[in-house]
Amino acid sequence: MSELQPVRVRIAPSPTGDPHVGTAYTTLFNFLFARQQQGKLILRIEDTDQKRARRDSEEMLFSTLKWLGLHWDEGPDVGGDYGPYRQSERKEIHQQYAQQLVQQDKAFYCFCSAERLQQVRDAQRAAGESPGYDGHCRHLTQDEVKSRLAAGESHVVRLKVTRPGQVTFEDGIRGPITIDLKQVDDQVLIKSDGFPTYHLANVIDDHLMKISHVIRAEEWISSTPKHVLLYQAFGWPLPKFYHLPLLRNKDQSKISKRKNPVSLNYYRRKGILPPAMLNFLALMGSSFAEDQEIFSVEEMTARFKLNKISLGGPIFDMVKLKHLNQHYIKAMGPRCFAAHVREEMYSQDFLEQIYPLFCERITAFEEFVDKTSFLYNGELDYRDLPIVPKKRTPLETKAAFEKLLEKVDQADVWDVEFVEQMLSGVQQELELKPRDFLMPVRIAVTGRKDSPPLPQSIVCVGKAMTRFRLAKACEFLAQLEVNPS
RNA sequence: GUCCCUAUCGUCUAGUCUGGCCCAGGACACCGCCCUUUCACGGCGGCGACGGGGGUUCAAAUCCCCCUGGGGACGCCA
Repeated sequence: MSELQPVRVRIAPSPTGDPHVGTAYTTLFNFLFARQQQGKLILRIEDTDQKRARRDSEEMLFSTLKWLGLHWDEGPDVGGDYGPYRQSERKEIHQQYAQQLVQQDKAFYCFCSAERLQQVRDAQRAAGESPGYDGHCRHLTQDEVKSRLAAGESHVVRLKVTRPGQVTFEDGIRGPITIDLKQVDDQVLIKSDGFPTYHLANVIDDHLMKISHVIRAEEWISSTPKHVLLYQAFGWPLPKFYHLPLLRNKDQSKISKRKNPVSLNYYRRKGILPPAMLNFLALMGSSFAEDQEIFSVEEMTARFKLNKISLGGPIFDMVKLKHLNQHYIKAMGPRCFAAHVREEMYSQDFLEQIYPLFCERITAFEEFVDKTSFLYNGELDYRDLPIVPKKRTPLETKAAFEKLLEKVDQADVWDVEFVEQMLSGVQQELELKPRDFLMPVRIAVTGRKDSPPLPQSIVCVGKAMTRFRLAKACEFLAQLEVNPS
């Protein structure tokens, strides 16, 4: 393609929770394209959801992407000419542009309550119609709007979509996509807390940051018309759109933590090497040669073809990942091998962290490896362990784990204090005796009856691995219920 | 329910645009054999796919249509 403008691509993660494998996937493709075109990769934090965005998630995202070797040219941490790169710090800009649309009668104030909107949608669904905003506040008089605003009524700003009509845009991988405006809602632009929605902020920021190619996940296709409408309303040129296929669970649904480990921290902890992870991700949806599948980032950069991505949703296959990882382990050589074990498994920090737990539990270092094995093992074997307490059923135990899993997912810190509260919280909520709750959890998370104190053990095992083991324990219990042994 | 995307071995894919070189190639997994006092690695071989139906054509995995399957979206989440 002939690019007169410099290539500028972006990744726009929202800092909620653990860094996601899908984020790495999208980042990799943006990264490869930017490098290949000698363009720039911008990292923009989309933290306009004040209820969910967390600063520590942002930190974790940075360090994880760096671990993978995915570097960006502009971002909140490295700066750049188009900042700020955190959307929450651009609120005034977004509001200003929203105002502009209101003045031009391309957007309007809406005073509808969330409850009313929910009722409307429910009714529409019940009637077999597609749910959407009913235009209730579209035609309020200027005077009415003014007085309700003056009265401090809670409100949002919505885009005034002029129907009938349709929007056609070009997807660089799929070709033209046409969507009827019947399917496009009068999208909220500014939320009642004054923050912009994704749709508004994303369009404004992409334009202001001179983004040339929007490379993002397929789930955005159906909202692209909203974005196109906004570009048109502002009179801005469209970037090129490329929608990447969605990574899938084994059952082909969109990859989710319910069915698959999705935290990059899990894979790091598991001992997946960055080049293996990148190589694996790169193979999902694209092929760089007919008879080769091992590629360095340099080779991938040279051979990458953005417009030739296969669109069947690829299933995230751990077995293949491990195969590639083994290749990289064999290729890393003794020096890297030793360095990796020392830095990732027996790091100074980690050993100091676990010292208090094990110094009183070993009498000579010959016991160290065995006693600490649960910190390094992945999936555990629960057979022959009393994971179900006496007088309790597998299903009850499973229910307790599921409750705990919910709390784990909501966790935004991971320290002893938090884990203690989490454990006692669930135990009390379920009205379980300590031994009927704590021992099963201990076995689920550590695979043994004699681990160091549970909260400390759980902290050391790590959030991602704890989540994985609890989920696996649930599977084990479900199977035990069906097929008691 | 409505709309959009999508469809080659169990999985990741090559081939599809520019029909014939494809009774479909590679990799993972699986199975067998070889190497090996075990395991692993490695080598060799095997199993295994164009979702179905119409059409266009001398010729279709490749182009068109319908059906079916899968997925996504329909939020003051991104």
